[in-house]
Amino acid sequence: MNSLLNQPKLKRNFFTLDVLTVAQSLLGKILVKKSDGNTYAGKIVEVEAYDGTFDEAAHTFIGKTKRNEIMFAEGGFFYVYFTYGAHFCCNIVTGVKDIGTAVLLRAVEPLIGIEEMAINRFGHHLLNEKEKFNLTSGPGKLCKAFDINKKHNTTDLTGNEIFILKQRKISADKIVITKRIGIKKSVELPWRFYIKNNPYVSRK
DNA sequence: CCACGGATTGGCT
DNA sequence: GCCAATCCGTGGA
Repeated sequence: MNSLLNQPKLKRNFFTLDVLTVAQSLLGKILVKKSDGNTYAGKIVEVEAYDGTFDEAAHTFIGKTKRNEIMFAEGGFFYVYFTYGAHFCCNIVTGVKDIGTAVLLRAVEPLIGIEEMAINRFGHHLLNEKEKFNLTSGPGKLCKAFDINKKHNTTDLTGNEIFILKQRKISADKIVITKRIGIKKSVELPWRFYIKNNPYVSRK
């Protein structure tokens, strides 16, 4: 069924490039999580870049703290945080060591483990096509669907639990660039990227 | 110790 | 379109 999954994992050198390059390169790649006998996989369709060196919206703009520490590691680690008293969001740390940059995963297109994602999100099996589009079309939603939580913070993405599969590069004319969503600082930076016309993007 | 606000979501008007 | 829910990280007293 899945030639998409028959691809090598991205290695360290993919993630250690600068955050804007990695953000756009991640579009179209496959996020995979294996745990407790379940396998989840989805195509990354929407991301945002955060760069604490001058971006006031980045969690690392205030410097290193216990919460954001992993963002200062070299690229290829998972940064998971909890927000609004209810939701987890997951990021992929980028760049060289001691630079606080990361890419927020905002939406994926579900590929593998869809029924389990529905259980995680809604507590029941998929009822209709509409629910499928609501499974992973947002940063909090995709973490719920993939059962990603605080214990996955600092996970090494070159390991075997959570990783990303290489895929063909998405051409520039298929990438839409906009301002980021849901932030109050540095709102003008055009650092949100999504795949044009993909129905799993959180919003236009 | 206490106060404040958030890289969101879903339900109600 | 508007807004409450809900709790943890952060910083100031």
